[in-house]
Amino acid sequence: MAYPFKEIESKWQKFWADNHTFKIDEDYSKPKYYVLDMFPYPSGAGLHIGHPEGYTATDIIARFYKMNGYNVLHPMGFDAFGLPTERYSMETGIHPTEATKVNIENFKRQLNSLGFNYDWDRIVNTTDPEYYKWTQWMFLLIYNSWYDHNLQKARPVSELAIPKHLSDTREIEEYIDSKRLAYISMIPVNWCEALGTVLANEEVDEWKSKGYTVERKPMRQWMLRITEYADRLLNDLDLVEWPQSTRDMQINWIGKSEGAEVVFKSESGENITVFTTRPDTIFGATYLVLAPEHTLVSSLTSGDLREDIENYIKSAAEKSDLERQELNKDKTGKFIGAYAINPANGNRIPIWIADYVLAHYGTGAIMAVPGHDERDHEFAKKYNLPIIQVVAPSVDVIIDIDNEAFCEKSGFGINSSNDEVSLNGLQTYDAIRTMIGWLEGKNIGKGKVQFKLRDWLFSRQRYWGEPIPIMFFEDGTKRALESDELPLVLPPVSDFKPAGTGESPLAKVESWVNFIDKKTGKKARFETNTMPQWAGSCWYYLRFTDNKNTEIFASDEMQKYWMEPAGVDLYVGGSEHAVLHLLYARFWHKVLFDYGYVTTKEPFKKLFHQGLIMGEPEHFFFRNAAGETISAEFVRENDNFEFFDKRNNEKLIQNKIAEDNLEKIGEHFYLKDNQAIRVHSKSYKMSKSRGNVVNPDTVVSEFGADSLRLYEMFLGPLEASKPWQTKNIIGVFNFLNRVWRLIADDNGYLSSQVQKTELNPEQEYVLHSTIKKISEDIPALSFNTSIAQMMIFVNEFNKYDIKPFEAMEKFVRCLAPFAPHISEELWRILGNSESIYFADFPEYDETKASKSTIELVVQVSSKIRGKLQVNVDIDQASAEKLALEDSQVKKHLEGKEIKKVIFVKNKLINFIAV
RNA sequence: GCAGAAGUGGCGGAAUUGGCAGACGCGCUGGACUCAAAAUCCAGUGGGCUCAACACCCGUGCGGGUUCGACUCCCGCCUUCUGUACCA
Repeated sequence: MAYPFKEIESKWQKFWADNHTFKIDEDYSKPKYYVLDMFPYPSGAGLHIGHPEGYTATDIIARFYKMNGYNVLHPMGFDAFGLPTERYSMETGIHPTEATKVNIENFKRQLNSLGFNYDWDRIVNTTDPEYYKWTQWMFLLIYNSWYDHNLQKARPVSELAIPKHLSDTREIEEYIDSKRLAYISMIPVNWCEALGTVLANEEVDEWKSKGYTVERKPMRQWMLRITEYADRLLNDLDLVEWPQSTRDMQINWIGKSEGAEVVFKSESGENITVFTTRPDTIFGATYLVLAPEHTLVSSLTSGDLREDIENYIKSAAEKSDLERQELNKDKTGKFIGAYAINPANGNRIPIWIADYVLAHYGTGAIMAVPGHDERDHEFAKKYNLPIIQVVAPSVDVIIDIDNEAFCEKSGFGINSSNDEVSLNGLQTYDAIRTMIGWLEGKNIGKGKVQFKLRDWLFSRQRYWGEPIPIMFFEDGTKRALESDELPLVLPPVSDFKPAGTGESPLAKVESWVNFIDKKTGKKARFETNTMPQWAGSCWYYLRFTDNKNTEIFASDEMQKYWMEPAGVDLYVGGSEHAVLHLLYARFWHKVLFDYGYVTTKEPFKKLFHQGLIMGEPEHFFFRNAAGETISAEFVRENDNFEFFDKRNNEKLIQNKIAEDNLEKIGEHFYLKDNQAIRVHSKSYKMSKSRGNVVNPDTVVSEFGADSLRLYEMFLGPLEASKPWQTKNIIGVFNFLNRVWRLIADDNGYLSSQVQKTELNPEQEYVLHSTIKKISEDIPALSFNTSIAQMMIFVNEFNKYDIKPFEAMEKFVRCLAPFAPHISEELWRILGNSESIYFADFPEYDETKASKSTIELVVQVSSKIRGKLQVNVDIDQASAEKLALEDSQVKKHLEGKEIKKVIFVKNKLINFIAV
């Protein structure tokens, strides 16, 4: 009979809630540990099986540190603003506030059913006005700041020096606005005329497939000047313990590159500035390319080509960013009928536009050097533009530049000189410096550092987000709300359809949008854009330290206690947030740091990504239309999980088949009854459409929360992605049953076999090595191996009729972080009256955790020929003597001469014999 | 294309300053208990060779290398996963 997990789990969950067991300790003299999960979006679908993976891991960590005397903060909250809820409300008419409330309740119920140690008094909900008051406050802090490049920090705009020549108040305001870290700009967005709304990137394909036209149209947007922090965001990555891959992604995203800006003059006298990382190749620049959106395009375009060029620009605008990338495998472009002068050699070179040149990077214009840039080379070949070689791999090597561009940075300049400067013979690095020097001397260019990172588009044309607390007056001026006017609360509305003008639904709420400003008495209109979902998650980790504070987002005292010395001690969440969330949060944190509101440079010290839990492995075989079975080696899968015959591209029908009917031969599975047919075996991501989603509620009701927790941790390394296999849960479930029977009898009382006796040496070893292993594995997040060790413990002690009380009692404390419910019950059965949550983690004795005798491997010529039971730390001489007495060793040494003896203490002895 | 991670039994996985490959679990096989089944307990379980045991041989994606000794280090490939994609 299985142990009564249902009763046990509900009993203790109620007890913990009633007794506020998980309330945070207010004793701030203790050392602290702050372990944080990425808080969830409370969707209507509820918790999926991936959530408990990271959450269990942090719960184990939190309980373990708590048992080791730390004051632990392990909070939970909800990132509840966002599009899915707004869309749900449009369909159902249920208000987002209401939907969010219901969803959060459901999430809380599910989280509680897994026994996590959250102190719900610490909850954070980004849609709560008491929370977003501070999100707005931080936005205003950013808005009211400028970036001082000398001090390398943000400062209040009130401290900004106004240039003397500005006297008009409007001019001064414009000047200040141009320096603010939050500013308004015209930025292209995905505009759908028919729907009268702006679409999120992920919505574009959905509507396009329904036949709607979506175009890139510049609209008025709020931007945050994150680019000012590019260098700090890059350099401070050295301060954190993050996965290398995540650091690399951020480095890539920031995309620092050094080069030069060079001014080319058009024949009509306009200055065209380009950015290049290879100013040394300027003598090889044979044409210029502007982005279709470049501001000079229309003035440069010659009259007879105007219509043609406008058509090209229009078609480029209709492509989404994604399409532009895909379609541009074959580059397109147009000559605009104008020429520029190459400043290095005076050549007359044509000006083109092409959508492979991006308007938002660099200056939106490039000098094309087809000899030394692959993209320019491809373009030049297609449109028959001249290719000149100006760099050679080395002085005497001749390459075919017409066939392939030479892009290495390790060459030497050739064909690169004019009356004033020569790069010939110079190594690329020196050539770059020489060229920049010449350009700067002539005042037609300068060295320049360029970042890929763009300013953060911070407004959304939606209802369900934080209102941006800015008002506009009829005279064109504007005013930001003061702190005492926050929060600016969302008005209750029932219609979430967009305004049709590209504005958010808020624009239709007349009573909210238009009003008389009390402070100035002027007629005013609120900003109707709201903030993106990222905003609330930029600082929630700070709110957790002091979530009820009404004076400030978090008191200095609490913020310092939990965050110092280097930020959140451990942050666990999916790698899908490796770039955006983590970059945005770091940016906000640095602004707060500049003002002294936080005292650590970085928010998250150690970061860990849990791996994805995939669906059950599936096996398929394939049939074509004629009914023939096709072996998997001839089959190709596309991104939509459709299968085709590689040989003739015929679409195939997939047939699922159970593993019992398969046989593994070599690396692949084949049909048992036809071993010529290989099957396709794979685990897919869990998805509704695939029907392979596992619901945690089902697992909890069938096996209990402790089993689910244990199973997810036992599955494999936390960071690895691994397939879910329901049948394997039985393993950890059996383990918990064995634990139960070890200590409790059928009636739930202490088993008569548990008795207060001395442990024998073997039992001492098992107990202490188990405690040691777990103590070391938990901080390393190696939970699968901890659980394996606990299984060994149970298997060992099952062998004895008498189970020593001391061993049982210590073992239950080891199990407690992993399986808190059963541990709590057993803890009480063992006679304790206080919750195991407050117990100490058991200590181990190093001498008892290692064996007094070990098995020494004996090798002859590196092959194992025997094993010796010897005392630990045996010396070489004794080991040699013992080993040479072994009959197998003797046999293999017969007639041979020992050339050398290799002895590795406590591991092996190896006789090299010839 | 680029970047990062990974590849070990039928399956999930363990073992890394180079030293017993396959811990632990699932599954499978056999046994005990039972009228029987379930549950539980015990034993076995990488492959080959062998009646069997001992012994021996092979074995950590593929091909080389370093070493007394390589899952582990080096060089070159292949495959999978994740991220990213014309950033001049």
